[in-house]
Amino acid sequence: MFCKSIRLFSHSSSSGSFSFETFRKMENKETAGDADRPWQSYHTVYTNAKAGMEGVDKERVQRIVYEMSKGSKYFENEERKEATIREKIENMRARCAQLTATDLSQYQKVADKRILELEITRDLSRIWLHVDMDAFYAAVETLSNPLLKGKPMAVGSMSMLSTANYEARKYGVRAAMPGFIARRLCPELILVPTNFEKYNYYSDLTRKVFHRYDPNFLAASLDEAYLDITEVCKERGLTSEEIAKDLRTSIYEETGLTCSAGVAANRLLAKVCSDINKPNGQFILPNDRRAIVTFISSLPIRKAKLLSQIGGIGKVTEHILKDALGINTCEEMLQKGGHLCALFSQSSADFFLSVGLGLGSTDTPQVRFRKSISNERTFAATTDERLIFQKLADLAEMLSMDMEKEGLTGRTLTLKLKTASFEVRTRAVTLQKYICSSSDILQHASRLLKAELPVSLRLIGLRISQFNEDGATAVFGPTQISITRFITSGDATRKSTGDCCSLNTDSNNHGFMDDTEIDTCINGYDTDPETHHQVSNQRLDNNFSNMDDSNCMSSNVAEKSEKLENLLRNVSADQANISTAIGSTSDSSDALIPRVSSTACASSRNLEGNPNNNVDDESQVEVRSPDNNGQIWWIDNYKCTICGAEVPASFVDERQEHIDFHIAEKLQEEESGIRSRTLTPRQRTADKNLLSSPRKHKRQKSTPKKEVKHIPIDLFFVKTNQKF
DNA sequence: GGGCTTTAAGTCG
DNA sequence: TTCCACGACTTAAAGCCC
Repeated sequence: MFCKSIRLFSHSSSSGSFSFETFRKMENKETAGDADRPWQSYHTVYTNAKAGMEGVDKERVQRIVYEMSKGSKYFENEERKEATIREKIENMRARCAQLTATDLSQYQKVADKRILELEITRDLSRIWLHVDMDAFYAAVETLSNPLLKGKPMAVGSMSMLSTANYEARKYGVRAAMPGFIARRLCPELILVPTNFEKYNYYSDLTRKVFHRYDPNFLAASLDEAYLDITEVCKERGLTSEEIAKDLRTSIYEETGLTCSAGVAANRLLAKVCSDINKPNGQFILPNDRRAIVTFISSLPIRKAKLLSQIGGIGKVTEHILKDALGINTCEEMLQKGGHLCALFSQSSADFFLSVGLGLGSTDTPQVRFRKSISNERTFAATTDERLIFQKLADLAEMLSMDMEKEGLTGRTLTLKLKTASFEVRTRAVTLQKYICSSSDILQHASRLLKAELPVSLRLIGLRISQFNEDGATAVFGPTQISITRFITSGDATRKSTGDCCSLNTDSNNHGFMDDTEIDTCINGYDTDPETHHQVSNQRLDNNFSNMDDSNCMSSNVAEKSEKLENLLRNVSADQANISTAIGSTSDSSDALIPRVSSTACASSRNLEGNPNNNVDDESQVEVRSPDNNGQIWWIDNYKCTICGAEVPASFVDERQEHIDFHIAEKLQEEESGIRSRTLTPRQRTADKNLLSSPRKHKRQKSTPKKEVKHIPIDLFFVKTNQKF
């Protein structure tokens, strides 16, 4: 593979060509050295180490995996993918070599500034615990069949393993490995088929325990959860270490299963910590900045598997960081901040810097609505069109049934195909109407599939997205649906963070490359490292969990008003906090204000905006306030009298845009005489979608911009809901 | 140039 | 002897049209 030890990037301009050339030489040398052991350069997910695989003969595992894979279509595809990554790395190296000393010095300043700004957001007030059940599926199977105890076993099939117990891991067998390779590694391996009924049952038992420590815990999967144990530590007068021990004991007593725990100031660190003393162990990282920084910087990424532990950094990203930038430790993420800012988009660079600082989420996100629903099936590769269409019909039927169960309808249908050579293709169509019936799905999916024929396929998948926001839309209109979504979902959480900051995009683009200039972008990042980890956010006993849509419909205006008032009060409190924080940490606070936190983003607008926007005072009574032009009135200073849209006073620009919209609408009405005043912007869009032709509906220049900006109420809620 | 859609790709468990 | 999953999420780029 690539030489990993060379420092590619020096601040001297002459070093670029030297490094590049040296790299080539070293690479060739290493490649030549690999000739006898070609398996060394064949990396897959399952050749990496995992908990319980410390003593494994890695060379043997790699050789067997290589020998069993070599020559297969899968192997060829892996080689193609590997070549693409190499190309990306080469591009990045070349761009790196073009950076002058002046460039680098500039970018380093940008990075240093961002590091300071991110540092201000550090929150050490919460204690998070991450629980990870040890080899969960395998442990459950052993519980129900004690004969398996002490023997190497894995859950899954000959084609793929879901997990392996610790006895099997000693042989290099692990999750996501094909069963036939695992058998070769460990001939006595016992294979047990998956039984999700059992795993769900035991998962429920563990969740009952989690619930006692944090009723709002976040279930990341069947066998992982995040708990905010700040309150329970206080209530019981116990340390986090004692709580972790106590929880693990309870889990064991009530399920017979062991688990590992990590405790830290945020979820990202807690997750890293839970892996340190696996299995059946725990690791506590004190809520102390120095301890965190020492912990992060003393961990070599590779050795501690830290990179792969961090959500959002997978095989490709790890490869790029190491081989293109020579970043091997979290500490180096900070040291090479200038390079990161120069070569990655702002959101990606922010993410890497946050990881280097050991920052992560400390708030409890809301429940999220799913964004898509899909199914896919793998089968023996075939070109038989009759068979392929039969598979498609089966999938359409299954998908339709799944959608029916959840009461979903959607208008974007995506067909996924994997060819016999493992090439993955996706083809999508966005429809005018929302569909859920198998006949509708099949009809549109067939059309997409026909365009791909003839083809030899080994997998077909169907996905529906862009869901209808259910019947509540019709009853409440867009603003209320936002409240509904706020209560029942955290969908807006992520969006709001981005949107919040995007409000200040111009002023915040501290010299980062435009995203359009980036040809190698890291996917899945925003400024908050924790959001990269896909938490399913299954909050049990959430404060609002009993408020389904029907409840929301019956919930009265007073109740919502009260919520809003409370939240508005929080804004004022946050403003005060932020003013204090900024005042005490920085002299040039202007640049920092929008970056402090999501809350700060919201609040900073209050600080920067109209000083008369004292939302706390104005939210107490119903006030109809005229805007600058005196034509639009805001009930309680947040609700538009024309369409009912809720735009808090602090959202000055959004309000102005909203007003502009109504003015434009009025003008249009006068001109055309056909405008319906009762429709809100979003309703109007939906209305148009139904009526327009396939092409026309795409181009709704007049409304979308307003529509996008016009969801402030849920953004507002989320912003104010976050802790500073 | 901006908004929307499609497509590709990465990541997680 | 068997021959590398599935279902969710995300960001980004490119193409299209106004």
